Amino acid sequence: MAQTQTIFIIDDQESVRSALAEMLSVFGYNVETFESADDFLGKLDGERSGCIVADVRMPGTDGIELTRELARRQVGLPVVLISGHGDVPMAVAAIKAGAEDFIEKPVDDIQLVAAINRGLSHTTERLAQSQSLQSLKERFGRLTRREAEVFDLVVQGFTSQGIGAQLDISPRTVESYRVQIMEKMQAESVAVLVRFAVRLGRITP
Amino acid sequence: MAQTQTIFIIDDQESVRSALAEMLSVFGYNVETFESADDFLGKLDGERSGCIVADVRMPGTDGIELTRELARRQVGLPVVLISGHGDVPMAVAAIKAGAEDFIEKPVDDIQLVAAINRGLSHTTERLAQSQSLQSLKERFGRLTRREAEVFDLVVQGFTSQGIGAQLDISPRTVESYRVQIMEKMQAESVAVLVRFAVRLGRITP
DNA sequence: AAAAAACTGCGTAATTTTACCCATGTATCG
DNA sequence: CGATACATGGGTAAAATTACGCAGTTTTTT
Repeated sequence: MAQTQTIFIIDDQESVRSALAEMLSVFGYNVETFESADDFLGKLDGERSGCIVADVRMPGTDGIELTRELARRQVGLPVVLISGHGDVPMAVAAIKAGAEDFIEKPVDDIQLVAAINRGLSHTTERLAQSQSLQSLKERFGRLTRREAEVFDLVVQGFTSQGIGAQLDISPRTVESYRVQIMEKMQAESVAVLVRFAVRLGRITP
Repeated sequence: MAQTQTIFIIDDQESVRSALAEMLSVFGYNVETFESADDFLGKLDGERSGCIVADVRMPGTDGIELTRELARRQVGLPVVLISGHGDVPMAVAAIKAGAEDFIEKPVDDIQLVAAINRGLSHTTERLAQSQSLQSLKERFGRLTRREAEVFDLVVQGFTSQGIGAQLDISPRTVESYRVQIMEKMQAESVAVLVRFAVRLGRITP
């Protein structure tokens, strides 16, 4: 259960990467470094757990954009942003984007470690959630167009008859789809299916 | 339905209050001023809607503490914080506390108005949402103990038989409760009931 | 204390959903 | 062209839900 936590250091400057990696290693963290956000995103496998420490200003995707992208992808990893020339509007944007903290250089080791630990304490749950969400999305993706249509109507509470009327097909056919849907989604009841739909954002709770 | 929106200006300096009030009045807002956060909190009646514009540094409760206090009390009013000597850590604390924005002096009118409007648009949604949630809670509150038990099991996907077995009562009886539950909750299908349950926080989506 | 309301429980019948089977036509892809 | 996936439709029987009615026991209200 206790998966290894890794600190992902993302900075375009080699000197900063190695300094941070050295420092965090001393504190006992398992560290990996990346020279750009895009490099990191490309190697993201969704299986890893830990905390990201990234510079705000970088060529390509910057730290704040990275944070937004991770949120958009519903990756549960917390992000601690570091800035050399940070100003208030940038800090506001960073936190609004969902960053765990925004730290100015020169970095205070204690402050950084504290931020990382705050992030790590939230990460495990979020990761588990995002993994199961990933699995859900895959299962939903296996539904055919028609099945997805029926799915949406089922979780809205329509009966097979009503769905058949709306799609102008036989209720029997709808029931065939329902069976397929329940199987593919691995839902043993409509109630579970509705919760899946909520998690998938296909209906608002 | 469309309630009057008010901008609540909170600043210990009279000159700032009047200047902001004057400026926002020109932009067509309905404005009220308070000379301290505690003054404002004392006069909060919970019926008002709008947006708070507060200075960060004030005698007594400061702007960030005010923001936290409002969050704690679950007041839906958005807060735009203004700071004369703002720094990055303060901005981080402000946004983490839930402030809509953190603006440095000298205040850019356009920026302030933009932040206020963002806040107001959130207020409206939150208000509508909290109202319908309120209604849901009331309806749920009308369920008897037994009905609430059955409710929880139904939205978890158990069948009447399964529920009867768990509660050690006849499946027929369970169905009686189901009818009552559907009526009281005003849900026309199990799917809708499950969504209600999610909104009520009785099940995790 | 009497009346009203609410909680709890069950039965029957009609409707709906599930669980198994199955077949046909179309489109797509190697 | 054959294999495969998709959309469509069906039958039957079991299981589940819904609708409607009824009754004893608590609790609340008047």
